[in-house]
Amino acid sequence: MQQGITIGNVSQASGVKVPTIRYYEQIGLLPSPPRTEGNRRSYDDRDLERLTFIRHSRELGFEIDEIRTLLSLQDQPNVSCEDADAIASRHLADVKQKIASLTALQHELERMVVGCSHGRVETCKVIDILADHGKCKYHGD
Amino acid sequence: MQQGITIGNVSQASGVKVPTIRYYEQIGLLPSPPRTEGNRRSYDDRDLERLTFIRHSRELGFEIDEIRTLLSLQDQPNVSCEDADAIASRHLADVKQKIASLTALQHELERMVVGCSHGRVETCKVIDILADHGKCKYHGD
DNA sequence: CTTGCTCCTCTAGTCACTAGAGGATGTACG
DNA sequence: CGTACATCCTCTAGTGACTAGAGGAGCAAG
Repeated sequence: MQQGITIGNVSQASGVKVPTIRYYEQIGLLPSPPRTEGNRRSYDDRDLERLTFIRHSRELGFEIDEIRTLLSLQDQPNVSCEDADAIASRHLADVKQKIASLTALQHELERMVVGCSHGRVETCKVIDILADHGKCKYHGD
Repeated sequence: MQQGITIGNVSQASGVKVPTIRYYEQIGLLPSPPRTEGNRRSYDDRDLERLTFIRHSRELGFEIDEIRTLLSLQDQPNVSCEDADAIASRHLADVKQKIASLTALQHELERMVVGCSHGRVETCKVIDILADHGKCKYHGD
């Protein structure tokens, strides 16, 4: 159990930027670590794990509040994991929805770029399609 | 060319919320319309078109600044559409990247939810996978 | 001992809105 | 003509998740 890791090192090791770590402390997502004599934050391996967990969750698109729940679950392993499951499932549905939307959007953009006459704006499909929603097949969020 | 449309009606017709329309005016994305005697904003069909263009572009994920460029292009049809093409192409690349990331994420979440033992947190894959980045195949944006 | 890096706190800015207060105006109905 | 009530007005402040910058203190190497 390594102790006394500087914020710079824990940042490097976790992949979370230094100001972001301080921000997480400020909003109570990461506990305030002890300080050295010179008032520097002094982290240990548990903090590093927690930060890695947070970064990974953020990358996967979970919101801070969801991560808060996930972290509190992690802290008490004897509890049912129904909540974690629910959060992940809801998120999965969101992600599927987003993929569907983006795929439609991709086709739309491809249609635009291919349709662009590479000439004057007058005849450019990109502008055209954006101006007239009716010509567009994309209707999701 | 209909004139004297209220903000509420232009909002309904364009699908852009009233406060958002005022916000667009504030940031100079939509020109300030004339006012009635009672100081109400009075829009016309051009404004409605412009708002529809903006909403559609936003739905497709373009940023305000990109829309600004697109709109200024739209205003001068004699200019080459290279810029519009470039914006759309760059955006298309982004979208493809996002789809790839989200698809990886989808698999990851499916793995989580399926792997969830529906029991205690101790043995729950959702928490497990989030805690240990090494077990994860997802490494995108 | 000095150079230069890392760290500290604090405030303010980002993006694209959204919410709410407090007040004026316009319209439909009796 | 009066009165509800919807819609409008301006203005300020809040959101989420950071990011940037000012101004200063501590620390390690040469």
